[in-house]
Amino acid sequence: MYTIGQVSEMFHLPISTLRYYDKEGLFPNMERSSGIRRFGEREIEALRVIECLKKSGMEIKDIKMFMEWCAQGSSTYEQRRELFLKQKQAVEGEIRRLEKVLDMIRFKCWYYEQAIADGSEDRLSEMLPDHLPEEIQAFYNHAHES
Amino acid sequence: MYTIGQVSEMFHLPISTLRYYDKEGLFPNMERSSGIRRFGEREIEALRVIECLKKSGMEIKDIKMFMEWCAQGSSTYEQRRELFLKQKQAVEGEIRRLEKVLDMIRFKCWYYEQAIADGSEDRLSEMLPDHLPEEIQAFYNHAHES
DNA sequence: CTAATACCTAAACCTGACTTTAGGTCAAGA
DNA sequence: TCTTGACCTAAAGTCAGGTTTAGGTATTAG
Repeated sequence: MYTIGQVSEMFHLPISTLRYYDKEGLFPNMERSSGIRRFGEREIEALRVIECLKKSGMEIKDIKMFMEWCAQGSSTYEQRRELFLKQKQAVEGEIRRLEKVLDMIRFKCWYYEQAIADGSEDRLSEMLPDHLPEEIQAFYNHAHES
Repeated sequence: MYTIGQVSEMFHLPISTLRYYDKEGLFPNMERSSGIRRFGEREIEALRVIECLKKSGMEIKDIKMFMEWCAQGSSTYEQRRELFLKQKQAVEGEIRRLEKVLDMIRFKCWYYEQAIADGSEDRLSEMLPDHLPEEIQAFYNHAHES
């Protein structure tokens, strides 16, 4: 069993953040002894899951829902699996979105390299899509899609 | 030249957002006729770049910097290229981070599939890392890294 | 005895990116 | 004329996810 200060050091999280998580219900029925929070294995494992779900972009209120399911035992395995499946879709979608963004950014990098080499954007601004170097066209198309 | 209402429809952005972007300096020296904003090609192209940079996670104040460089002409090509190079690194790093998160989530999906099949977590909680199915070990390791 | 620590709460504050509100201008149509 | 619609501003409000502050308790070291 750990105090809030020990957990704060273990996870490199400010004490205020741990109290905030507790207030938001991320540690359902955490023990206290004379008012002082006692973090057990359950809470430590909860924090590991919180870290993961936060990094994946999940909101506190949804993480709270998950923690409540955990507290309810084996009857909620199905919901918990679905939550992770949904989050898997979300993260995969986010990665695909960022790959597209990356194409746009690569186009811009190429664009400014040309502008620097030319000393101006004149040649670039007259350039039609089908005159762009082949490996740049994909970036260009992405860069000008909705 | 477009009015704010037209641009709002073209980009599916609320008028209030366009005014907010303007207030934040994202359209340096945009024209006005008797107080009314007039969006020209410069501002339309700016909005395309704003969309891209926002999607890549850049903050308004950094986008503003970029727009000011644009207004300053060819002397800032180098800075602009560096900004995009930096943003490329940032997005690539974010994608790598999310790939790791994905491993953790895949582990959790697998975990709950087992728990559902078993009807409890008992077997899982006794399972040592080296007894996990091979294709799960990578997830497990990621799931339990810092 | 008292001062330093480590803990506690409630409530106010902060940041970024908007959105809403309240009040005002101006031109066109009924 | 009057009112509707599109525009304008400044300022306040919203939301998430914390952080800071103000004031209090309980234990330990000098």
